[in-house]
Amino acid sequence: MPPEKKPPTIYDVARLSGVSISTISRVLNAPDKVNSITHKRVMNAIDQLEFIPRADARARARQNTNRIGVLTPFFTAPSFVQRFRGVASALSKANYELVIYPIDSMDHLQGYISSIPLMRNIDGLIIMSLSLGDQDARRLSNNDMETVLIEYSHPRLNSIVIDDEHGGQLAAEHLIKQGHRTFAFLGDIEPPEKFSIHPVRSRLTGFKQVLQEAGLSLPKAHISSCPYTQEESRQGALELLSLPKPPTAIFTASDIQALSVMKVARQLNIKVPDDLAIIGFDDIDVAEHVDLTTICQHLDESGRLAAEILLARISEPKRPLQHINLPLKLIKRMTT
Amino acid sequence: MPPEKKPPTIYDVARLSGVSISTISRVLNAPDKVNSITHKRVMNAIDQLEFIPRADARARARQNTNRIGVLTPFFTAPSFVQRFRGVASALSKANYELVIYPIDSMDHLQGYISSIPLMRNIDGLIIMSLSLGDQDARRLSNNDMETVLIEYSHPRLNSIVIDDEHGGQLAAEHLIKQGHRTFAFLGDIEPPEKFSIHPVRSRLTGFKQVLQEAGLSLPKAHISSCPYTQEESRQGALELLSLPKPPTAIFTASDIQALSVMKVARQLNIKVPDDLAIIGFDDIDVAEHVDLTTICQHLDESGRLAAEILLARISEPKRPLQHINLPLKLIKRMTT
DNA sequence: TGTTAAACTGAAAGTGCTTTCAGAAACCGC
DNA sequence: GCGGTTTCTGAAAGCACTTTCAGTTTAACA
Repeated sequence: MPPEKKPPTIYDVARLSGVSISTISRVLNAPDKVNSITHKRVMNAIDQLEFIPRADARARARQNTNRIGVLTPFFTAPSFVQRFRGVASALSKANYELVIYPIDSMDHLQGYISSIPLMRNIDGLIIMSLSLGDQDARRLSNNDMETVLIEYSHPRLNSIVIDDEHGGQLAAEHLIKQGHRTFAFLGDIEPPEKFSIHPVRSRLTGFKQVLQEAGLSLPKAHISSCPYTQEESRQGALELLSLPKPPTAIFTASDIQALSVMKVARQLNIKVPDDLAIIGFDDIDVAEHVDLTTICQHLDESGRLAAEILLARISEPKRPLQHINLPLKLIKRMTT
Repeated sequence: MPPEKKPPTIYDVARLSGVSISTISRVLNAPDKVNSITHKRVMNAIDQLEFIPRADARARARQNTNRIGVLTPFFTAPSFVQRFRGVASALSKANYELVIYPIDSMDHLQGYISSIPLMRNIDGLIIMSLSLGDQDARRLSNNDMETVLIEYSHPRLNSIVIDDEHGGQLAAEHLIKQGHRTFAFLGDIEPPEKFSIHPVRSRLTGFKQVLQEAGLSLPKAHISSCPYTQEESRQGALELLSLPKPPTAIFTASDIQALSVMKVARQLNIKVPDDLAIIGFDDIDVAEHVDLTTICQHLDESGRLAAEILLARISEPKRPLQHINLPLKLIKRMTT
């Protein structure tokens, strides 16, 4: 039978070291305010008892949690994961914990938005790729819940965005320069859920615009709007590539969907990039693995930045809001 | 200027509805124990004030947090992400929050293991792919920190493992059946970090064993031990494929590394599967995208199971420990 | 050696809930 | 209309720290 004794409290330490509990607390939180010999005595007692303050008691007393939350849809999709990597790396340096709230419905989101700022379960919030009503934004900022939005913006909250239209332009310019004349677009133009944002449309807009300016066209039949899922993306790709006069270049709204196009091309024995150029969007890790040309949106960086801004505002709430526009960059690999 | 008033407490609700705070608490936590008319009055007050109990106060009083933690290395690697997906799906059903502790060093791990059970910051812990000393396991169980290990096991804690050797056997059997006679293995045989586990060796063992039993050999030069990184995996693949008499089949210890092999094959203009068969391990999402034959280890399922076992034990601590061995399955696609 | 400032410490209030316990009120069958 | 249940409610005791405030000790200096 294991000892099964209660873990020690600050009172036990106080008793053992012969000082008051306030002093124990000070040793832990403001060591320079306590006499070095007292300090040593207390530390000995702490070590001896293996005392560690209980997180909840601490949180209650200091009114903070050392924890930040991330609200996100599709949190296991590669592009989101890479943002998490950035977030985590910034947080671990600062000794903050990371809690994830996966969102899979509008209600879900509403519930979190209305309860999180009042529960005060976390010190700050990062909201990824979700649109936020004015009401909700106000609620967050009125309740002093520090927030950073990614891929969406609101004047009352910090935000990090990219210029999706410009991304589409970059893709078009590149393909034109490569000599292509017939193009197609594949992406999830209808937003997957009402609560999610829809940057895809903007990417298409930029793409079309540059084509038009070059006197080239993108016929309706060459725009395939299909959901993010593998099955449907492949279906869309198949349709495009089975057209009587198929496009020689396809721009997809995400790298993952580009993978589907590549797969279909392989099955149809279409040579990439000789017979078909493919360009994706995101630059997720696997893009390099499969040598996919893509528009890089610095996913890691966006997560890291979001966390850093958040931490800065938490420790210094007067600091002005930040609205950052992250640059995009075309990365040429082997599919164009 | 926003109102900037303090969020309401249970006392405000009590005052407004003319009952004591105990009753408010009961309305929230044991509604059936309170008169339906009182209940209604209280609910009105709650709605009117938009009252939401503070999570930390609640946590302190009830001694639980409704939060579980996951300790994991490489948390953005696809195989880990997929386990998270399983974990998250089980947790969200039960209204538990998910906090992630990325581990990137031995000290890191030690720090968490010794503080987590005493801080009582979470109600339960999932530890992925990390080896745990006897000391640490005892510490967790003695302090009543419910824990589930994944990819590692210890008699005092719940665990979910797979039979890595069997995975290697499956791969070998399949390749032999396909008519191959010269094989290679590529994987991170030297564990990447001391704190991490090393299932790769077992996969190789099983692989070799079946080859031997079939009278086939796996020469030293055909075993490439290279770290998980893209660069080094490619290097390893390049060496294998540049041998005077290169293998016609490669088994890699992970899907990600299989991708690297595929990339090198593409660059060398080696036809897959005609000139070279490739088989991976894990069955991550992209495996299907790139049509990779692989050993499926049901990653989502392992995460889901871990979370379910954890929740079950938390709500019913007497329940016996579980040690689960998840079956493996070969999934044939286009690379063999 | 006395005065004053600086350094240190303990008592106590605060943090916002849950839960036990005991008493009051309502109900029930006879 | 009376004892005995049952149902409901409020008072009060946790939960385990942090932080303020005031008092005491020590140090510094003339």
